[in-house]
Amino acid sequence: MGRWATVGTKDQISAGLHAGVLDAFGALITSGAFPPGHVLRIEQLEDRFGVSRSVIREAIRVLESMGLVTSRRRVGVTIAPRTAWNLFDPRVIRWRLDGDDRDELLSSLGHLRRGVEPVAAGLAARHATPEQCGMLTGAVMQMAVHGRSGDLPAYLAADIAFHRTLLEASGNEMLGALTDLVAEVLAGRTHHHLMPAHPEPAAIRRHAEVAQAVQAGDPAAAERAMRDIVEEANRAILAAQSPSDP
Amino acid sequence: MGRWATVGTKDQISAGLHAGVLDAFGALITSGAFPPGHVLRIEQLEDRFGVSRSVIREAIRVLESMGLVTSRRRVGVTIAPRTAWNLFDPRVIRWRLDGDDRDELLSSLGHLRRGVEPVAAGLAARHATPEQCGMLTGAVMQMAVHGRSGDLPAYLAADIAFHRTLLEASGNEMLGALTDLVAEVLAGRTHHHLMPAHPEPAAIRRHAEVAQAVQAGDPAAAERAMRDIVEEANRAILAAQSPSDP
DNA sequence: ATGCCCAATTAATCATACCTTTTGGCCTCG
DNA sequence: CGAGGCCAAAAGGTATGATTAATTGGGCAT
Repeated sequence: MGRWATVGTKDQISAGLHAGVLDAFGALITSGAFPPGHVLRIEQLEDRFGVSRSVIREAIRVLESMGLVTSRRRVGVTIAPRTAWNLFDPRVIRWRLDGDDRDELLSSLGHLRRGVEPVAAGLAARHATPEQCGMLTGAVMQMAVHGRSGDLPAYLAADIAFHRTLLEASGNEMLGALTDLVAEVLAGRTHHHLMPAHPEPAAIRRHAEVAQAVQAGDPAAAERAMRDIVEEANRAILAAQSPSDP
Repeated sequence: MGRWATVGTKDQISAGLHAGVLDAFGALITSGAFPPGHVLRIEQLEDRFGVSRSVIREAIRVLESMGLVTSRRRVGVTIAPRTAWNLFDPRVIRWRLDGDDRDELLSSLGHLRRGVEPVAAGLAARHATPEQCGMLTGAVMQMAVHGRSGDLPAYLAADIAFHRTLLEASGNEMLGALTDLVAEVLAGRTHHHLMPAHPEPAAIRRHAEVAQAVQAGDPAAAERAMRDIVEEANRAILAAQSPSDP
């Protein structure tokens, strides 16, 4: 042995050795296994991961572009402080969601969502295509059906479809790029059993209001209804995390 | 010369050949020089950039992690569709800001900012340290001074310092990671001469309101005042963009 | 004639040998 | 005795040779 990780899952191998090293090493760093400023030599990493320089170097280069490490001549690979990390990089988010600070990250993402989604709803009311309006109302209907039957996974899927469609319908590419984050927040909430067995009818009604306002082309109403949704959701999460905190 | 770019500025070379190739090639792709689905062979890129495979490969690997390209055996390097791009990656943003769709991107970022900053202001009212409150009021004073004297660069610096401090004071790392984006929007507005020679006193007063609300620990007031600031700013940008566009 | 399978070709991937740069210590000169 | 410059070692950067995997085209069988 002597290796930190047998770079091992099959799809990782088929995707290339460097991808395996990148994933393993990135997860290690984001988990805080090395203190900021810690220095590693490439030779060390070769031995530990059992691959050659090129592979290590390619992984290091990607990690460097994520701000996780810096590489300097005559020094080695230095672990960067968290403030330098590229927190919006999908891989960084994935590693952190799989790691220890999952709860803290979901909380941060929740606040971000609180700001972004109402704006997206307002923009969607101005830019949504008829097709997208149809998808929104369809998602609401799915939510109503599976909410009544208590099928939480199906409810979650419909919920994600609703928010994804809405962000895309905003016509703003930056907002659209946040769909995966929002989906992670929604999935995380279900995964943490913060959902009642039968979702509140009020929440579904609010989603219907958003869909209706978007279809009617009423930005102010859409924004207001979406703000209600996301603030209620965050209130529920905060209440579950620290019951004594207002 | 048969090269697309003499990988050339001195600081790029001192930062490593791969960094030069990455920057040149990334800028090419984001500028739309290649249609999505276009395939390039590594050998081609070697010849064109005048460097060897390792260098190209490391650049390609980073571009792949940004979602700009995909690399498959026996096929080559395929230009990815825009929907796969990592729009929040700082380098992608930089390339696009330096390129043709600068205006469109600034508009998207403006909407994002409209959602994010009020939330950050509300959180800052709950989490800001006394030191951060001092920096906020200091920045407002600088804005007032340089606004009256008509020193736009100094006014911009103070404005950026204000928003940077506020986002950091939110205590939310994801919001804090957006400081560079906000700074780019503010700088872009000045660069496009969308600022009057003497900034409106009303804008400065609103910033003072935010600082005061944060210091007083009043989230609702801070959020409201910040919303006024950013909606007014976006209104100005939209008004300037729509009437005349060369 | 069409469909499936095998082999040959081709291009990315991995490994290794060489080069460049940096830094710290030591020697010399003032 | 101190300061400055030079030299050498160490470690990352670059280039090239070996390897593997995937695609395509042709041939054979149905």
